[in-house]
Amino acid sequence: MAAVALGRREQNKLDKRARIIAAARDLFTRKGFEGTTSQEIADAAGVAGGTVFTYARTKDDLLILVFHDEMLDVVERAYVDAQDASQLLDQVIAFFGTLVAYHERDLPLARTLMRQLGYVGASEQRALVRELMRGLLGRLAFLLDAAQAKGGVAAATPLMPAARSLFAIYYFHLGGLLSGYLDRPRFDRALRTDLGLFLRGLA
Amino acid sequence: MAAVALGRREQNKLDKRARIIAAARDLFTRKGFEGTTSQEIADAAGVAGGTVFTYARTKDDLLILVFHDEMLDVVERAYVDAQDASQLLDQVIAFFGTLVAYHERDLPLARTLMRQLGYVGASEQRALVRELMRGLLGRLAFLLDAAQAKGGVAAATPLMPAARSLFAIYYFHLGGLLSGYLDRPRFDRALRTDLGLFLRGLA
DNA sequence: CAATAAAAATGAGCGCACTCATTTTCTGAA
DNA sequence: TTCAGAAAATGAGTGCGCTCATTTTTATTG
Repeated sequence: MAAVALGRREQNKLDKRARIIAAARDLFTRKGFEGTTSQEIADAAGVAGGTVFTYARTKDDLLILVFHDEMLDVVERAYVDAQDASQLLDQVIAFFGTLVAYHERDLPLARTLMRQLGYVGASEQRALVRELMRGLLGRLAFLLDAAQAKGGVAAATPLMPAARSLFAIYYFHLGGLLSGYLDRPRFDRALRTDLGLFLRGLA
Repeated sequence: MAAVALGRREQNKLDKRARIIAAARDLFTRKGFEGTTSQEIADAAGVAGGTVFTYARTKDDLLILVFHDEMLDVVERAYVDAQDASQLLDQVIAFFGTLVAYHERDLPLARTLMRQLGYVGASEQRALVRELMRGLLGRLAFLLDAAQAKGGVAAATPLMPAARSLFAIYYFHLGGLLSGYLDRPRFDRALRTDLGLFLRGLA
């Protein structure tokens, strides 16, 4: 197997990387992003202060490393949840509802995370975000495809643009929710209104 | 007039505030946001270092103060530009094109600004962003209203949700452009595709 | 098993955003 | 005019993200 093929050097790097990410996840969720210092992460991971920055160029990058895998899972779960509904609109709302529920476990952290996701610097992190977006838009496109087969969506509708627009509408309102412009009931109402308007146009 | 009614204290505050904002604008555009230190702004404005932070709670807040007025103007200009086109889709694309042109004068700064606008902390700044959004969505709603009168948009279409969704689609792609996921031609194509899809649904 | 080179880790140090105890400026009452 | 109290400005200080010259660890070669 691949692990055996790794030398001590590679193995140590993987271990250290995993320890740093685990320590960061733990501290971020317990003390918040701003409330956690890079030194604390280093201490918890058992490395020197500078070492953290050989695995993540900035503290912000660390945030993405930490939540990337977790969010991939959430997207998958959202897709499964969505299929409980029968109408496309309800499916899409269930899909985004799962994402929001995830964010609501820790709103300040979600705020920091979304802010960071929207404007990534390092190209390594961009690849992670791209992967995440591809997965997310792909799931939405699946839902649209199924609805198209059942006649709820016009046959000529291009699926990726439609999926992108659905997400764009969600993303816009999510920003409002996380920034405090919208409370949850208003968010739900606005999201349903706007997604409904869009999907009616596709029928 | 109002100016006369102000005491020395109020007048000084206004002067200082204006000097700080002007100095910040100048330095941000010449040296970039990260390239400018709060001390440089203070020096250029002729105040002590700490004084800057009595007018803006953070350096990020300063960014919003600096560009708020400017962006209101750009939105107004975008609205005027939009009316040169005859089709609604072209109007909306011209509208957003003006905004993009503004951002393209300084992409790194635009990136920082958009990132900040999306997730504002202080409530004073939130009021500014709200004002900006209201102006922007209002203009889009005007365009939709005019198109509705000419029959290009279904009579039953709720205008604010439609305007919000148009902006959401633009905002999503703008993030891609500013973060380097999209170059300008791809951005233009994606925007036209997605806005077109949405507007066709309103017809 | 050296000897050498390359990679990785280290931690003291730096720059900058932001704070806060102190000082200065202003106002309105006596 | 004087003066007390409030508001605002000040700038030295603090903490933290991040850097980088140095040290330590690992791989390679003879």
